[in-house]
Amino acid sequence: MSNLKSHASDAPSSVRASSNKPSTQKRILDTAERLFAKEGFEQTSLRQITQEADVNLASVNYHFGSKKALIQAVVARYMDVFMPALDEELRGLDDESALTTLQVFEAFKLPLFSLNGIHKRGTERFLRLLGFAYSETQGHLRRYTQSAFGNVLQHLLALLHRANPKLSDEEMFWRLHFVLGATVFAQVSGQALIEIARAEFNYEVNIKTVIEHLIVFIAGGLERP
Amino acid sequence: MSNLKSHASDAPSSVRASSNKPSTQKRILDTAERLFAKEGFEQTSLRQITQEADVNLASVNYHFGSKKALIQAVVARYMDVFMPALDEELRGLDDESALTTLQVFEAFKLPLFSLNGIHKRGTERFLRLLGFAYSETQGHLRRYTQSAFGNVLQHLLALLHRANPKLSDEEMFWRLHFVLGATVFAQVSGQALIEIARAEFNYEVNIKTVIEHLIVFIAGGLERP
DNA sequence: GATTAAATTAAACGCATGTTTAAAATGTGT
DNA sequence: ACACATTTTAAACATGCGTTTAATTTAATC
Repeated sequence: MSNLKSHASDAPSSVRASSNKPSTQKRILDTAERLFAKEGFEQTSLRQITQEADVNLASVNYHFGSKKALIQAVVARYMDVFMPALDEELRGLDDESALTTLQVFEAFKLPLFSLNGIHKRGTERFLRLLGFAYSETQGHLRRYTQSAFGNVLQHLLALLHRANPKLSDEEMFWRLHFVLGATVFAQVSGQALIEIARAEFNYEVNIKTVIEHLIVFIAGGLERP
Repeated sequence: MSNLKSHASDAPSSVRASSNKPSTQKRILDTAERLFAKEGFEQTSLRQITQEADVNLASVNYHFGSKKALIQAVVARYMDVFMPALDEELRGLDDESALTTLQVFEAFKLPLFSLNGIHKRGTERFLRLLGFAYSETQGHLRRYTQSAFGNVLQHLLALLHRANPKLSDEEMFWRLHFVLGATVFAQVSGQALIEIARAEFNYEVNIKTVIEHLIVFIAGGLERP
């Protein structure tokens, strides 16, 4: 599924053979991910990425083709883990006799936390990438998600309808988008919020705490009669 | 409160004397507002604004000093109407004996709709401007709002606490930010959503409908025990 | 070890941005 | 009508961006 320029044979990927230094591709991908999650896609320049990754400016276009393609590659690395995991969790809910909204949203927790396998703070990074993907107008990302994982999202919608049979299609439509808004915003402004919270309430806050609060909130909003 | 360059005497503002054409300042302000609300602050260039306003490129810097100052002037025009109106509505709730969350959020409705006095679609524009102000990193705008209208926002927080005495400070903190997120997102993605909704449900959607749905949703999320 | 393919590099390209400059035009007060 | 302040204008400036080019270095293949 990788969109990388293949250049005939693509044997020596992933890790440089003799050196203990990761390959140029991986260095770009890792640095881009870190900076994208920190500042957003548009705010991060290729010069910034290549400088911090200690690779040549032109290598991004050589290996990925364009900045857009690099963005997609960064996001795809998480999507390819998250979406199948979510899919499995949602399937587990199909047999549930008395399905609740909270159950549906809690099905997100394991897939989200599994992203910490990709990176130490993978959950946080993924959600922030997602946030920027929606708040900046990265139409190509939305289209990619829709076409690659549209079936999973439809499954989600069906389960929410089952948990809230009294809600009209129209109401569900709006509320689901509000849910998305609260989620995205929480992540994009997340770091600032965490710092404020830390100062104000004098206790440690982490991404897990935020997600717990968020799930309760969005379930409450969505279930409102 | 205007940050405009005064240049000694500032007599001939607002409207050009002999011509029936609005002054350069007003033309810039109106066009900038329209484009900012449509595309966001960063996505809108001064060249785009001045071209559509039919004024010279340099006049923005002459009259406003910088793009940042122009952004602030555009937002301030709405804030200066909205915040006092909200303040008054909130004061009206001080004497309420059994205050509910829904009441607090419904206090936003009149101030919001009053913005249609500034422009035909003032409510929509204001909310979208607000959305971009938060989703783009316009730190100076956040600081301006906080310093100019911080007292009103604190009043709001106090009322919400009164309506939800069982909610801890910490929970209120998070939920209020989720509320903000849902609101902002609804507006920034608003036009796209309205069009989707129109196509999907085959009926007319306007900003008022969105706000009605939103208020119910956020009240539900915030009240969740 | 020669030959080919892949990867890296420094430099430039083309374009767009916000801002500044200095001259010209317009308006104002006496 | 003059002198002065204000506004408008066209042009250039400085900077940053993504991308492309062409030469060089490195790696793989026979």
